[in-house]
Amino acid sequence: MGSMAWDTDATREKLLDAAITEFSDRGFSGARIHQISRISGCNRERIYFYFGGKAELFEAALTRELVTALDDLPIVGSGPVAIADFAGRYFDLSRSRPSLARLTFWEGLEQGHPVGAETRALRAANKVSEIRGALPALSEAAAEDLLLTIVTLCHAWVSSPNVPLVITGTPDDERRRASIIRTSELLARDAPGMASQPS
Amino acid sequence: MGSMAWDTDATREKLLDAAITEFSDRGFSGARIHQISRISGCNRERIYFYFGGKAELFEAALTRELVTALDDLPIVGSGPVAIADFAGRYFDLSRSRPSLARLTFWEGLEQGHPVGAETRALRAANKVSEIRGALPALSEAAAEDLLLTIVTLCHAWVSSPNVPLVITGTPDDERRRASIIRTSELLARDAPGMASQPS
DNA sequence: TCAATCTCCAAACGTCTGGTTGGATTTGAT
DNA sequence: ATCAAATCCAACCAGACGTTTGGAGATTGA
Repeated sequence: MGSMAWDTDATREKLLDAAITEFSDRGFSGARIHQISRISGCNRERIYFYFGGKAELFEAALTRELVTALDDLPIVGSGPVAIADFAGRYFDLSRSRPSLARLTFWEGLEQGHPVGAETRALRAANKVSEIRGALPALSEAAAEDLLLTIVTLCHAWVSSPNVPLVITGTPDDERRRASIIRTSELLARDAPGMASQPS
Repeated sequence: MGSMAWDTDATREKLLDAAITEFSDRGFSGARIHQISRISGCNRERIYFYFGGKAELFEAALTRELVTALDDLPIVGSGPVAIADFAGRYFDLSRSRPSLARLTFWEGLEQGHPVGAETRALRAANKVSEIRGALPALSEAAAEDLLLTIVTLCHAWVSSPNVPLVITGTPDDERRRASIIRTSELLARDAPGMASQPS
C-alpha cells in the first residue's frame, strides 16, 4: 500500500556522504570502512552491497564531489575584474567545501589516475571558453594556465595549511583571498596586446 | 681509533632514504614498514631500534627532507627578474626531487601539524628577507604572499598531476615552468611605487 | 494469510599490520 | 681466542583491516 518501502536511496546517500567525509579527512589508505559505516548509521555490509568495496566507494564519492566542481561558478561580466571575481568565488567555494580540494589532492597523491577524466576535462574546457569569452585577448593556452593557477592556489590553501603556516605565520583567509584575487587579475591583464608577452 | 666497528650511521641513512621514498610514494597510512625494510636492505627490527616506530620514522624522514628545502636556492641579483629566476630554480628543484613537494602535501593532508615548524619558519623568514632585498618596494606581507604563491604552484605541479591533466591535457613541464616564472615576475612587479610597469 | 523478497545487522573469517622477542651470525677490538 | 656490540632472521603477537555469511525482521503481492 501507500507506505514507503525501504528507503534504499537514502541509505546510499548516507553512505556516500559519510564516505566523502572520511575519505576527505584521511584519504583512501587512512579511511576506515568501519568509520564510514559508523558515521553513516548504516551497516558495514551495505557498503559492499551497494558499491562493491572500498575502492569502488572511493570512486563513487570522488565522482560525486568532483564532477560538479566548476558548475555553479559562472564568470560574470568581462575583463580582468571578472576573472578576479571568479577567483574569489572559487576561493570561497574551496573554503566552504574543503572536501573538494582535499579529495583532489588525495586522488593525485594516492591514486594517480583521475576519476571521471572525460567529464572533468569537458567542464574544464567549458570554463576555459568562458574565460576566453571574458578576455578575448588571451590565447587558449594562456587561459588554461590561468585557470590552472587559480584552481591550484585555492585548493592548496585549504588542503595544505602548513606551508602558509610556516611562511606567513597564522593563516589569514581574507589576506590570502585578496592575494589570489590580485594574482588572477594581474595574470588576466597580462595578455598580448596589453603588454609585451613571453615568447 | 680509525675504522669503526659497524657502520651504524650508514644503516640509519639507508633506512631514512628508503623511508623518504616509501612515505613520499604512499604517505603515512599507505606506507608499509615491511617495504621500507625491504628497499633499505636492512632488517625490519632496525627501524624500531633506531627510530622507535613508524610515526617517529615518518617525522625523521620528513625533517631530513623538508628542513633543507630553501637552502641551496639563493636569490641572485635584484628586481622582478631575479624573483622569476628564483621561481624557475625552485620549479626545477621540485621537479628533480618530487619527494619534497609530495611529503609536504602528505604532511598537510594526513598529519596536520608541521614538523620542525620553528626551523622551517626561520628559513622561510630568511627567504622573505632575501626577496625584500631584491625588491625593496615590496611590503613584508607581499613578499610572504609571493613566496607562498611560488612554492604552492611548484609543489602542486609535481604532486597533483591530474588537475593539470584535466585542464590542459598532457602536462607540459616547460610550459608550466614558463607560466610560473611569468606569474612570479608579474607579482614581483606589482608593488606600490611601481605604478606603471614597463615590461 | 502465506510465501517470496528485500533490508538490515551481528558475528565471524582470513589476512595483513605494526611491533616484539630470542637467538644465531657477523664484525672489530683486545 | 675471546668478547661485546651490531646485525640479521624467523617466528610470534595482538589488534585492526576489508570482506563474507546466515539469518532476523520488514514489506509486498496474491
